[in-house]
Order: sequence, then C-alpha cells, then structure tokens
Amino acid sequence: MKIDPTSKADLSIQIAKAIREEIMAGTLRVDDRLPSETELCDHFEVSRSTVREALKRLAAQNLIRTQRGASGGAFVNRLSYDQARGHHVTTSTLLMSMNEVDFKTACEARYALERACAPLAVERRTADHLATMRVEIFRQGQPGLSDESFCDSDVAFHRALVDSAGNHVLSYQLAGAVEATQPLMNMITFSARSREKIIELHTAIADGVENHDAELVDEKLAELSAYTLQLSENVAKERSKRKQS
Amino acid sequence: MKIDPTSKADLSIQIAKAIREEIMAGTLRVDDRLPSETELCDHFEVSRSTVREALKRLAAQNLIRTQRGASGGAFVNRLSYDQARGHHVTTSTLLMSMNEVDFKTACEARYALERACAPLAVERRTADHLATMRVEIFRQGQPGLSDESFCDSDVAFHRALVDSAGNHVLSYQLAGAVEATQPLMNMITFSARSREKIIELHTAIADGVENHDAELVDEKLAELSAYTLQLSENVAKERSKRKQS
DNA sequence: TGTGCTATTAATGTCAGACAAATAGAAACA
DNA sequence: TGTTTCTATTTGTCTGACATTAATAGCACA
Repeated sequence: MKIDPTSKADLSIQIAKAIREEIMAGTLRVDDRLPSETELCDHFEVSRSTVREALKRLAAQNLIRTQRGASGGAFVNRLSYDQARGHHVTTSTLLMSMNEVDFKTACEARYALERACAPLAVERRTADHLATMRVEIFRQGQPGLSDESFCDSDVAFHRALVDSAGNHVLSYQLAGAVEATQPLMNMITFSARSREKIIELHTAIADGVENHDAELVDEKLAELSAYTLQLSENVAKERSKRKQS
Repeated sequence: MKIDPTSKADLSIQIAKAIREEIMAGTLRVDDRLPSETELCDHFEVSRSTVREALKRLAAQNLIRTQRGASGGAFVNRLSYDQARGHHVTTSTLLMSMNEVDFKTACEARYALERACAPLAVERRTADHLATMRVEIFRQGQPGLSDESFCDSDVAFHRALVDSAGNHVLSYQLAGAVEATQPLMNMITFSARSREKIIELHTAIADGVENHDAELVDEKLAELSAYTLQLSENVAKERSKRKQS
C-alpha cells in the first residue's frame, strides 16, 4: 500500500488506486474499517484534503461508505445488486447518448440479450414474477395513462421478465441493456406506436412464460423487436420528409 | 442547478448530483467546460474543498476530466467504450466476489449472453476478428504457456468472438459478463481442465464463425459451458472429499 | 442496583486562506 | 518573424480551524 511520489498522476488518484487494489485483492474485506483520515495522512504522507478527495473517489464508485462520529470512519461497502444496477444503467445511458448510438444497434443488442434470458425465464418463473407481469400489462391497458407512465410500466414488465430467469448476475448485466435503451426507444417511438399491439405482444409473452413455452416467448420477443425497429424507421422517414419540406 | 441546504445529505454529494443531472439532461454537453472551482463555490455558496470533493466524485465516474493551467478547468468527458468497459468489468468482478456468486450462476449468465451474440457474430465477422481468434488459439496450443497467459488468451478469444458481432453496445454489455467471470472460472477450473479439449472447442467455434454456421457455434458454446460446469463440479467434489479426510 | 442524563471523545464534514505547479496567451525582445 | 519571458488563470496540495455527529463512559438520582 504505497504510492509513487515521482509519478505525475494526482496524489488523490494514486491513493484511491492503492486502496481500491487492496479491496479488489481481498486485503480489505467487506465491512472492514479503513484507517481514519488522519492515519491515512500519516501513512501516505499527504494532507487531509488529498486523502479526502481520494476517499470521495472511492465513495463515488460505491466501494466505501463513511460514517461520522466516534467509532465512525470509512468502511468497505458490500456492493449491492441494486446499487450496481443503478450505476450500470446510468453509465449505459450516457454511453449511448454521448456516442450517438443509432437506434438499430441499441435495439439489436437489447433484444439479443433479452431473448437469451427467455429459456431460463420460462423454466424458473415464479408466481410473483408472473403476477408482476400481469399487473403491468393491466396498467398498460388503462385508458388515460400518460406516455411516461406507459414507459415506466413497459420497463417494469421487461424487468420482471428478465428477473424471472432467477439469475442475479444475468439481471444485473441486462439492466444496462434493457433499462438504458428502453427510454431511448420509447422517446423515439411512442408517438407512433400502437399500445394495443404492444399489450398484445406482452400478453403473449406472459402466456408463454406461464406455460413454459420458450418458443412462443422467443417468437414474440422477435416480433416486438421487429415492430419497434419498423416504427423507428417510419419515424425516421417522417422526420426526413418534414426536413425537406 | 440548485442544492437543498436543509437536506441532511453531504453537500459534495448534492453538488455532484446537481452537475451529473445537467450532464445527463444534456444541458452540459461533451467537451463543455464547467465553471471554474471558484465560480462553483460562489454559485453553490460552499467552500472550495466541498466543490472539489464533488468534482472528484464525478471524475471517479469518468463524467468529467480536469486540466490545469489557464483555460484549463473541468470538462464534460466523452464516455468512451473502453473506459466504460474497464469500469464495468471492475464492478462486475467485485459484485461477484463480494456477494459470493456461485459458479453455476456466473457460468450460466455468461454463456447465455455469449450465445446470444453468436448469430450476429457468424453473420458479420470480419477477417480481422477471425485472425485474432486463430492467433489466440495458436497461443493456447504453445507448450510451456503459463496458466495465467492461457487465461488471458482465453479472454482475448472470447472477446474477439463477442466483438465480431459488430455491435458496440453488445460488446460493452458482454464485457461485464465474460471478462469478469472468466478469471473466476479459470481460477476454479484451470488445475483440472484439459487444454486440448478447450482448444478443440475454440477451433470448432472459429470454424463455425468462419463458415457462417451459427448452429455449430451455438452447439460448441453449449459444450464449452457444459464442460466448464462439469469441471467445477468435479473440483467441488474433490474439495469436499479433501475436507472430510 | 438500575436508569437516564451529560460530558467526553473521536471521527467525518465544512470552511478559509495560502502556496505550488501547470499552462495558455500576451508582451517583450532579438 | 521567431523566440523568450512574463503574466494571469486554474487546478493541485497543504495547514489549521471549527461544526456536526454519534458512541461511550461517568455521574447523579430514584
């Protein structure tokens, strides 16, 4: 746990790196307490501000949490799936918006991954997951539902589908693909799409999951993908037409 | 862009959040310069240390970069796929090690996703991707190759496979699943596994990709998955046996 | 003896002010 | 014109102080 004083990198970066490596190597374990800021100052021979900036870097990655008061300090944080998912979605969203990922690419990735979950989902779905899916479908059919709420419900439906595969790792990895692309997709297509058509496909998917019919689910997901893609192309055409005129 | 002075959350957290939201909303765009630290102090009515801690939080997430000197400052960073991938792999690795994800879950998630890429990979693979795969297979066959190098080559092979799907979003999302689980899988199984068997499967996969034979690739990936799982079970049995004696 | 209040203490959070270092651009100079 | 020097601006680091929070030990009192 040393830093290189000759390096030109910022001290707080080096210190954050040193501590991060201890966490990843397992030297520092979950819920272990880090030395106090003052002790870290002595150890790394830097000022408290520098140590604090390093700790904030780690906190921003959810690697540590801090607590005030006597017997407080910085503790190695157990990375929860929820925290990690939130981060993952944020990053994925930014990645796509900043790099101007085209709709087709996002859509393709998203459905490819979601379809990979389908076989596991139909095998393991619980009554709970099924109920969530049905509830969301019901919501989607309510008249007067705002576009935004419809989007939210759409995300919740797909999340239930993914979660029903009963694999935390899979759910986490998919969150980035599904939840980050969904709003993008909704933004582009919700003006043009038919809720009835979506609800019909969602219902078929839920039925497939309920009856352990992997093929049906796969087929309907493919349809959903094709429909979404078709919509986006229509919207794009419409836009270029409007531009010309 | 305001913070709530009555909130009990740390100021630096609130400030980071405020700025992050501007980035996500698009008010601050890629390469835009943030106000200087002094200006941010004035705006949020906090001290410079607090502003700096907030900026470090954002920097830790690669949302901004900073530059010293006149006309320096903090700039909105374009999230590159590589940066994001690195982060994603780190987080995924920690998530799995901290939550003691069992091997079966990790393996299942990983191959489910990788198989989802196969159809696209066989369709779009370039000569480049194919060459990378062949090179890695060749490396894997070299006698005297260390276990570690074999692992690295294994990761490189699978990454080439995923990349050949020609979808950046997909590659990014898969990095977490493939690169984070691979070392775990290697650690557990490399003592017991047969390199010949792995190389044979890799070769079959490369052949399948070359000949646009999606079914073959899918089948061989399934075999690889089954073989890895089998190995891990043997290792587990071996261990429990040793424990008893 | 037990219980509730208080003082202590140790830790993080925030502030203020200073200097160091880097860097771009302006100014001076050859 | 090209080069060097100076200057202004901005981030990086240091120092020292005080505020806030929270556990704990000690004390007074029933």
